[in-house]
Amino acid sequence: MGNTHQEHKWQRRKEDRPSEIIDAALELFVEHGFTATRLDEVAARAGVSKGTVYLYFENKEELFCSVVQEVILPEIQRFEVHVRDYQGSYEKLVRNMILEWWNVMGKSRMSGIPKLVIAEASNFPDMAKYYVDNVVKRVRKIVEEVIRKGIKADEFKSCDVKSLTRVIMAPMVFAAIWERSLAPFDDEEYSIEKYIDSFLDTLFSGIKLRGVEKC
Amino acid sequence: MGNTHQEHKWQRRKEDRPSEIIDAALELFVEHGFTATRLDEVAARAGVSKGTVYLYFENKEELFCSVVQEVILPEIQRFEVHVRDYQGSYEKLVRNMILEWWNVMGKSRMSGIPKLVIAEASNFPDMAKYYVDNVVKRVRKIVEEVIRKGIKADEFKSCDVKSLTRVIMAPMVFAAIWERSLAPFDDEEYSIEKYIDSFLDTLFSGIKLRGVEKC
Amino acid sequence: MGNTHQEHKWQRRKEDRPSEIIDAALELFVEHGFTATRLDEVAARAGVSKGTVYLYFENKEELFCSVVQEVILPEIQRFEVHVRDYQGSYEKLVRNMILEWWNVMGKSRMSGIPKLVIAEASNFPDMAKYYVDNVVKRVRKIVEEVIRKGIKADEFKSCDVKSLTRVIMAPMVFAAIWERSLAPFDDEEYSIEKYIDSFLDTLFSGIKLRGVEKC
Amino acid sequence: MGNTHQEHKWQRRKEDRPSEIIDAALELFVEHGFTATRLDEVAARAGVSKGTVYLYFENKEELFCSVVQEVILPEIQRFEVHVRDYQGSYEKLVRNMILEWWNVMGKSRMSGIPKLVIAEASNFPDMAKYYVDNVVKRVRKIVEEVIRKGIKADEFKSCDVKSLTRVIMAPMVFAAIWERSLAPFDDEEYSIEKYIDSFLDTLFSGIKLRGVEKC
DNA sequence: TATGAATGAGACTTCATTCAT
DNA sequence: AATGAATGAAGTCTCATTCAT
Repeated sequence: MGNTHQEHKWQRRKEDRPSEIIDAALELFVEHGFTATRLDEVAARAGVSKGTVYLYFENKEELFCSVVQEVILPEIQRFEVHVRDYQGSYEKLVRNMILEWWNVMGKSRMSGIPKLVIAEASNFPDMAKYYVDNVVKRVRKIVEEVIRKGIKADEFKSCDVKSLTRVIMAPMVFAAIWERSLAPFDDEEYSIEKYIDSFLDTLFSGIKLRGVEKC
Repeated sequence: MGNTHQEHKWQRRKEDRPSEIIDAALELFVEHGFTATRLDEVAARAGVSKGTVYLYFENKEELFCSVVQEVILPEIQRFEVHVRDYQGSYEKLVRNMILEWWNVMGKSRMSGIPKLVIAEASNFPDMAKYYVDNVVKRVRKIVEEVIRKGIKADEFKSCDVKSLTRVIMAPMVFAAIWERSLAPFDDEEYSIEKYIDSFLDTLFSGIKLRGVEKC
Repeated sequence: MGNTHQEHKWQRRKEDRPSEIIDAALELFVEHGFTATRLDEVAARAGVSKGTVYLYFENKEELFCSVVQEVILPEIQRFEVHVRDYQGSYEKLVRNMILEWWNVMGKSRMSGIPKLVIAEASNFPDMAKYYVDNVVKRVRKIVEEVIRKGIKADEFKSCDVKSLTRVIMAPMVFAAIWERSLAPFDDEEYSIEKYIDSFLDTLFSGIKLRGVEKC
Repeated sequence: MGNTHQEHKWQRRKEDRPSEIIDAALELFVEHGFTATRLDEVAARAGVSKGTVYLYFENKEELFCSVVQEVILPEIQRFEVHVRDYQGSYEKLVRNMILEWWNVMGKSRMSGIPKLVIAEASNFPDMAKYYVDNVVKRVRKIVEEVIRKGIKADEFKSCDVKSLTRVIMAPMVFAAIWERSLAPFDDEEYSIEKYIDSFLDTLFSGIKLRGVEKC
């Protein structure tokens, strides 16, 4: 039954699915993980009965995959559109892209997805593959292109673009994960805006003093 | 399978049991998460029976917390010792610190802990708090101190040290998480060494060309 | 067995479940004791599945306490009503009270409760206290009052009422316990009716011959 | 396997069994019941290791039966001897017999046995049968004989001796059971001596005033 | 004789899933 | 379309029993 069935699942679009159930499941999956989330809770939070969930989703696993899929796609598209339409210098483009990234990922309901996907990847390989292919790689492609163009325009140094892409993405994705996991247990003062500023400053200019560098 | 194995069982030393069980649990918790890991599996992988686990750990949750604590402490100490003893310029110190970090965290059995802790934080608040206080904050302290000294020595720019600390840590922690979650589903060529190189180059010098910057 | 039974299951009324389960549990707890009774058995005898028991009772202990409470209260009330309404001489009242006691307690489903409560008292202190306060003391109160009135009316000798109350109650309670425990293993001929007659005769007139008494 | 094996068990005498284990088991079986008592506890209270219990008793059930058997027999014999040797009027004989009963049963370590046997009778039919045959019937026989002789000597009324025997035994056995079960949960003032006095007075003379009786 | 680490069957309990209503 | 009572497989945990030492 394996792959064929799985692939079908991912190609299907379920437009008419009650978003209340998806939203409820998203929150609970992110908070407690897939296995530890009971369908009772999902149903209760969505304001429906347990049986109703099964009218729209074949089973818990399919609900899980639907959550990931349905939540991600619109946000990814919004992000792609934003970056594609942006005009300006490449530094400004990168800065804007990263800030927008935070606005799209970090502040939308999608912000919990990375933690969720990472936690359950080995239990749901199909979903993990889907996420890598349809989210990670798509974002990478955007970032890579911007870097390449910046290099071509002599704005950025020549470098290993693929590695740099990951280096640029890591702090942002990690911030989203952190907010949804350990941040509540960290009493140190902290502002995500200052974090992003620090990140951008470092990204463009590094931490070394000029004078020192020249030596 | 039967007897040979049976005979060995009685020869095992009592003192070895807990760490054998912890090792088995660590791997499985990291791979499948806490809830999705069955004690049967843990026992089987440790080469003991289900009941034996309960001779050494009160219940699954206590086993989980023991895993986190026992695995972390020695690695954290190794890391602290290494950084404290290191001599050289601050750039070299930071470079060395980060490379050692990967050797200690990324290559030891601890490498799965961040993913595990992040995934289960809200289900185990005590453990989460413990981790933040005894791992995250301890590492932060080391990094912060090095940055402060580098600034004082006019090697690094003046900046918001606390934010920069997080910016420096994020790519490394994220790499550990990535390796243990989505990396197996990503077919793009990738080397952690090149990633760290990119990260370090960017960290110290940024991505902009000098000339551009001056304009 | 399969389908026919299956079909019936869905037609059962929700309201019937708890009392069906209580009845099944009562019998098994009385017969085997609390710990030795498996919930599987209870469920099977009630004609439901194991999981259904947990829809109505939080756990085995709560089921146990429910059994004791639910079975006792109606019977105690029936008994109180009967005694309260009875008219006649005090000897007749006592005789009637004791006979009715047997009819209510000894022949109802409550008859096993004393054995059960006694066997599990130290494992369930709350339940034991509840039973003493709501059953033992209530019955004592009724008996004491009848004795006091009988003494006041010069029908009964003056005596230590509280002790006598216990002396009167003991043979009846013991009979209930005996029936539910060792009676099946006793091959001696025996009739509870003759036992009660002997008890009542002894209670009112003692076993001594008049002549002897006068000396 | 059934009966033959069982019967052997009861005929064997295990004189050399550590009485510490028997004593510990007796207390715990009486307090918690057979199933709810763990062999760990028994061993701990006896001051030996779990394995040692199995040097002297084949399994938990045999320990249980040994406890009943070994504790009862000496006490029963002491009781029989006492009654057989007693001289005096039959009223005095009965009075003395009952008081001695309390001293032997109620104050010795045997006092918990009736509760225990009653609670576990249906789980251990062999033991129940043994108890009925070797304890209950033996005591009955003594009591019956005394009553018969008292009737023959015109001291007691003619009556149904077997029923009366049970009526006489019930309050004493019940007292032993009560002490070991619900007494700790009953805050009413109470003295077993006054209870026995009331019982004996009632037994010989009844509760009715003479004058009333004559009408 | 005595120990106690180890076992594994079996108990309680949970929860994804079904289906009559 | 929606419900929620019912199911039963599967998990955690206990404890009587075994056996190398």
